[in-house]
Amino acid sequence: MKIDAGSHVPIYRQIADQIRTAIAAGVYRPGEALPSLRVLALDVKVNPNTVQRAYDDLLRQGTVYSRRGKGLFVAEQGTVTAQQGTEKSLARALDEAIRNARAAGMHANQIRGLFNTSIRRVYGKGD
Amino acid sequence: MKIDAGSHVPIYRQIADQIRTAIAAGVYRPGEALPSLRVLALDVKVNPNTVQRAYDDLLRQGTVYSRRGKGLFVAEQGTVTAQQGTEKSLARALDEAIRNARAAGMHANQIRGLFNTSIRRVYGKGD
Amino acid sequence: MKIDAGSHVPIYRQIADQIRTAIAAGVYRPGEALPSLRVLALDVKVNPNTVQRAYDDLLRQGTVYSRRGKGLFVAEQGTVTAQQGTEKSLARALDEAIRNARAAGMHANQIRGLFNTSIRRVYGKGD
Amino acid sequence: MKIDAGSHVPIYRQIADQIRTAIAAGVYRPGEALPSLRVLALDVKVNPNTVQRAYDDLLRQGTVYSRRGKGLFVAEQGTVTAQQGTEKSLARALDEAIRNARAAGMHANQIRGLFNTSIRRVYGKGD
DNA sequence: GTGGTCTAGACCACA
DNA sequence: GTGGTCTAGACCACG
Repeated sequence: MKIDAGSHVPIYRQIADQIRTAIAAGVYRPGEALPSLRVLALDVKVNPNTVQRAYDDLLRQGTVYSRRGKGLFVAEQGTVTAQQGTEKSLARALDEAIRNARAAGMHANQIRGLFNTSIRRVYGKGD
Repeated sequence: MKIDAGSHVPIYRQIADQIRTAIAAGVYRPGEALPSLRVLALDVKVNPNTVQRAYDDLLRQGTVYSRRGKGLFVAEQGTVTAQQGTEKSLARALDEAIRNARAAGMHANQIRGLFNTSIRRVYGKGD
Repeated sequence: MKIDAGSHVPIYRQIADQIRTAIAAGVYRPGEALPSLRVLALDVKVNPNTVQRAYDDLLRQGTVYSRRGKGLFVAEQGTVTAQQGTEKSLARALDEAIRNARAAGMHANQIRGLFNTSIRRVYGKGD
Repeated sequence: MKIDAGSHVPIYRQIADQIRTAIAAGVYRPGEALPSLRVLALDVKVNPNTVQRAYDDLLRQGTVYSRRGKGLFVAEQGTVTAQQGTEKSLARALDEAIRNARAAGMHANQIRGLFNTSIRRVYGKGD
């Protein structure tokens, strides 16, 4: 679990995204328990409130459900909904950025160039 | 001029981006006056202060300049700086989307695939 | 009479300053009439209101006085008060700028360097 | 922190300049937190919005950065950019003062004389 | 009429 | 608690 404190993306969203990804990847299987609020908070060194908010996101989305006094568990359909969530959110962001650029008169190839620059900047030359 | 009040992007930034885009596209030419604060505020139905803030962005960037009591005018180099501004804004959006995706555990190639899908969706097969 | 429309100095102040300087230099002697509002407005191609405001400044300062229906005339002490006005205003501006720079920790020689750069920028190499 | 409400310099700029000066002088070191919006607003008895606007200047300049819910912090390069900002601000003030003087008909050498007087008045003979 | 500054007070996201 | 955005309404300088 890696938190980028410098990013403009809220920490709670970074946490929720990574948990969601882990569920999508099968790290947490349906019916399995998630790490407890306090444990996770200690792990990533943030305020428990922040973890709480991340878990709220997953609850609202139906990816996990809570058992009183027991903790949070991955829902039956959790793996599926998690997989959909991550990609859909990226696709939406890309669509919006590209639409804006097109409205500003940029050509597809200009956008492709900037995209390649960006992905290299984020991932480095390798990967 | 279309404002999405529900968007997470601040209204003043939406306005600045659209005006910048219009300048980049040559809708407003160097030396030409922009719509006055109050007129534009009435047009998009926001507070004049909000428009003012949008114009501030363009002023600081040197895309436009103000003449006392006369109005705001596109700078000599306005078309160029506006185009640069548009690129910078796209690069920022791409960086953020990619950083999010990476934090969520996606690989660069998955992102590349979604990007290609997005750009085809927006531009069509040609271009 | 030269007006710099691009300057941040209000036009009415530019006019007032130049009239004041002309009086200080003896171009207009005590008792002599100043150019009429409309004539001067046509001359420098500005709104008569703007010239009016410039003349207001000189009136308030006591450098000139008005004779109903006749026009504006240089006051008995006009030459003297005009001379004092110009230099005092510059000295005040310089003092403030230098005090600020000192508060920011700059050394006198750094300020001297920037001053020389500025004066060359405004006057050119010659003069 | 001293604000001159009567000055023609906007309050938000006075605040920004003084904070910038403090950073340049090392009063606030990189990584250190600035006084919060509301605290500073109470301190100098202005509206929090006005302080916000001052901080905006420093943010855009990259001298400080914000951490969500935590506060504003001096950037890694903050001391340097603050020093640069201070110089830029002095250069602007000198340019304007000299331009005014020139428009009022003064010669470069007259201005040089007044400048030397001013700098001696502020710094004394030594330095 | 124009842009520029300021206030008071609200609501939001975040920790 | 923090910063960020927005509104309503005021006053100013300028032309």
